Amino acid sequence: MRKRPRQIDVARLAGVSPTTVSFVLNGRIDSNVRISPETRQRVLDAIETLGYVANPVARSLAGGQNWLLGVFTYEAIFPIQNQDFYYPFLVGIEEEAAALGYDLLLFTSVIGLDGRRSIYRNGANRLQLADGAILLGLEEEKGELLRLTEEDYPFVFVGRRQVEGATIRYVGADYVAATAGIVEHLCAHSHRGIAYLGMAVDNESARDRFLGYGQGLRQAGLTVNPAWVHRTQTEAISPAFVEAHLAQGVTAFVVEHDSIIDHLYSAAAHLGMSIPKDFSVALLGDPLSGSKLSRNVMAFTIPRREMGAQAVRLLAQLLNDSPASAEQIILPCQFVPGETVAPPKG
Amino acid sequence: MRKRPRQIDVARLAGVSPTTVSFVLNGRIDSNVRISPETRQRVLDAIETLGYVANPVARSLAGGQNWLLGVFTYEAIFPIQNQDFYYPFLVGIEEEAAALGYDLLLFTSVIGLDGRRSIYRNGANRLQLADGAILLGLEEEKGELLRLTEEDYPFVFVGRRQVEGATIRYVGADYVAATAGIVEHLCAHSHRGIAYLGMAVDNESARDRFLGYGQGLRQAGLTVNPAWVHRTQTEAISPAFVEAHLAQGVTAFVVEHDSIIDHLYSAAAHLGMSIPKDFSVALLGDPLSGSKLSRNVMAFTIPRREMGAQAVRLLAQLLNDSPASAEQIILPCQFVPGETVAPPKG
DNA sequence: CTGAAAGCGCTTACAG
DNA sequence: CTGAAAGCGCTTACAG
Repeated sequence: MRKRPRQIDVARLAGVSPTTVSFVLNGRIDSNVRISPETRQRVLDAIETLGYVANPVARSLAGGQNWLLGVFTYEAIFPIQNQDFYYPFLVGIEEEAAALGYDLLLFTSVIGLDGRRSIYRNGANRLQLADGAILLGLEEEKGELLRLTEEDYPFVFVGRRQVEGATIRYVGADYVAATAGIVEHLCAHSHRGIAYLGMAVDNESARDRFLGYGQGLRQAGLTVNPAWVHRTQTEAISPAFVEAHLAQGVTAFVVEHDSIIDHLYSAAAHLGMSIPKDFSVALLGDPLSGSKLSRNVMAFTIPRREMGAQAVRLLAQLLNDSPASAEQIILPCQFVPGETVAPPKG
Repeated sequence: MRKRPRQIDVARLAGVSPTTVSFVLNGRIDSNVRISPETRQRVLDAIETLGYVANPVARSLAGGQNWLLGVFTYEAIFPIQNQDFYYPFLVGIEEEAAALGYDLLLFTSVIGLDGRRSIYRNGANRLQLADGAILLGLEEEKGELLRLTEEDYPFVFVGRRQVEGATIRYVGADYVAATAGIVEHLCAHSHRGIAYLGMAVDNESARDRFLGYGQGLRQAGLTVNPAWVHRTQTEAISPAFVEAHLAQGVTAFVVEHDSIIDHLYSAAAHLGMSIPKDFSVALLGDPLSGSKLSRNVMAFTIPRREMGAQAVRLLAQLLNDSPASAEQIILPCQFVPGETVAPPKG
């Protein structure tokens, strides 16, 4: 079994120094490096003859960069449920990484005893394996992001993340404008009573949506009615709940998650009502296939693929300290009219 | 901005040599290496204090393991189309890698000018960054597999692959038995004229299916009728094609790909026939969601997730030269009865 | 235009 | 039980 050839073997065969081989390989044409065409050809011939392939490990060690981009998720990166959530991000990440010549390092080993993932809990920050990392996941730990920042580890979050005491680089979606757009749309259809149904979470995207809700209302000369704003378990969305709101003048519901849509539909069925005849609904996000019912709901699409791609681009710029690129990027969402909104009955 | 600590920093802080740090890190308990518990603890404390993480690149170069498993695909690993194909493999790969403490290195950078991926074409065999690799993809290059084998690079293919002059380690699915099972099932329903419709490809899985077809027929005392075996473009499956075969006594079609099922259905519609009343069909594989029509077809499921997991396990054993594990693993498929098979009309 | 030499950050015989 | 030193295969100032 012949051992694979080294750079030195190529150099010897071509009658040059390893330095020259390296220069040819890396196409260096600096001001002070110039390889004669003949030498160059001799080196290339030797490479061809020996079937030489540079060892990327040695290359990385000597060169400082290893051209590895980490991908860290706070949940399984290939979830069995809810597979549509991560996938488009990964498509974008892969595309852009490929375009820029990076490989992707998925941190699958960092699972704690509780099944959750953590960057630091396992002693060492494995992220250091990569030149930098893309982070994604709904339930990140702010403390870890802070520590990463303090260590000056280059990373970009996919999704807006705010951490006190640190400036987090991210590529997010404009939930504020998208939500405001939905509300304005409802208002344009003469809705005045628009209730907000959120999940029992408090994170950036929920806050952005609620912000957009307020903006949209104000735009139409309305104000937020606290009695119509709920942040609750989806089970709370009962027929009685819906009925009570309709009685108070609510004519439309905007909701954070498609599971709530399901509940609204079954409540309507219970009440002998139909959507959008008796009331309208809109989803503040993507109708993912996770929903039991695939209805054509008014919603907006989150540019997941583009977010992934931009995150990689941002990280790459950071690593090659390219000229001042943005620290934060917010991409627009696209409005989906759907068929769940109609003018109110009255 | 503090640079990340090196092994030497840990050594200094703990008051030991780099050698000792390395030994502690790699848990070496050879006959002639023994670290006192106190020293060990001092080293661990220093690591903790500094937040030290060994540089995997240096580790590899020096000859150690870096706990990175490569994943190389001959097509985009996160395809936009046909997303169901790779995904289950990846789920299994991630699960098992996580369980064994490996991280995953996705080779996204190795795209050639033609958009195809190639291990060697790009000047450096990046696979070497990882301790070993899982390979998957429909259109592999035999030459590359041969070369990897010659270089003694540890890898496992997901799917049976045969290369002349080399023994390829793989985890495959038992297409032979699964196909034979389908044919036997048809025979048990009194079918005697069973046509085989394949795609215009020649690869291991197509060959295995055809082998199983022959076995199934023989089991029932039948033989392969060459006039009923086709390896062709799906477009060739026209109404006339179907009609001609039925006239010759064909009562059932077994097909390699779900696109052919679609053609059979539209042919039936053209002829005013229905499936399975007028003829039966069965798919030799998974009905993936790629098909336009999601019919409940007789088929078998390929244990993709399990294949991914087993491939990782096999590779890990290889890397830790565990006691003689199998070189090749063939996993059984599961029969799916469906509703596209009924006894023939006559 | 090209080469000798140091260095990247580890591991591992080999001494002691 | 632990350390000094060589070596893994490259890149890159620095000379010339």
